[in-house]
Amino acid sequence: MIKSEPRERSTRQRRAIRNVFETADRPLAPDEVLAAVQRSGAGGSLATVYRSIRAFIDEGYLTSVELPGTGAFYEIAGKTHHHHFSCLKCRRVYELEGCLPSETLRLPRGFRAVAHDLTVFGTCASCR
Amino acid sequence: MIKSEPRERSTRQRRAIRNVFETADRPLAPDEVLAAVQRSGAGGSLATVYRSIRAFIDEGYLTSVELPGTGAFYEIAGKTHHHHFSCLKCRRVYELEGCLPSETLRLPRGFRAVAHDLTVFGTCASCR
DNA sequence: TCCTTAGTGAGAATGAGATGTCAATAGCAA
DNA sequence: TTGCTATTGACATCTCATTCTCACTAAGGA
Repeated sequence: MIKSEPRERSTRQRRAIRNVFETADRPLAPDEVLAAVQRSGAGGSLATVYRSIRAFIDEGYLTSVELPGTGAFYEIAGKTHHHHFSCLKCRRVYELEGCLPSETLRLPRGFRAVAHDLTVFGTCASCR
Repeated sequence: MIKSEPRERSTRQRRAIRNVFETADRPLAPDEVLAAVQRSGAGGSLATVYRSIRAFIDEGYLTSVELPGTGAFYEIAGKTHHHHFSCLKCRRVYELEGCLPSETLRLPRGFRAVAHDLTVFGTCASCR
């Protein structure tokens, strides 16, 4: 007999975490999520943030964003293809519109590309 | 009185490690370096690899290559600007020639770029 | 309202990468 | 060749992000 998935509950913390991602216009690190949730008065702990993020990824609501040299960031899934800007001062990550022209890079013979990641590093507007 | 830097010694292991980077045409992870050094019969341990890499970076011979989702890779410093290809099967990293045209990505107002990283993911020629 | 159980919080545990410790080894200047 | 000391090797330890533990809380169906 197959056990059905337990139904997910709508708790204050998960609602708050969802809201944090909805209102943020950029990928967030787990500690940024925690700070935002706590600022909103919904309590929260790091374990809850990680658990919720994992649950949200499983259900397809979030995706993880891997960047060079840091831990993972998370953003709402299903956005159009885009790249990221990583501020060297405040460590925040922003979304960049658009993508490179597809044939910019030529690959060596026999190599096949299935994806690419472009990260621009610099200082963001609020860190000037 | 200023103590002068101790002069560096030319040991079998460091010569071997240097040689590994000279003959590799791609960035190497520490464990790849260790494997290559041991294959060459020069002995070696992971601690030595890390210490040597750090010394080489300090003297400007190597630079670290940060890639999304993995630990650091290292390559000989001072090469012309280039990007990387990360094989999803064998986990090896290769160099790609060339760079994107500088005006490909437009940044939001107030953002300033100082560097960028492009990583292409896929399968390499020897993993087809 | 009651009851089952998913979710929470605090802190401990984990794991992988990287670095430190220390006795033994081996460059290299004298 | 000798003596000084940088380097090595084996292994312990640290770091940091992430996950687990467990007692407690609170959704939400009955």
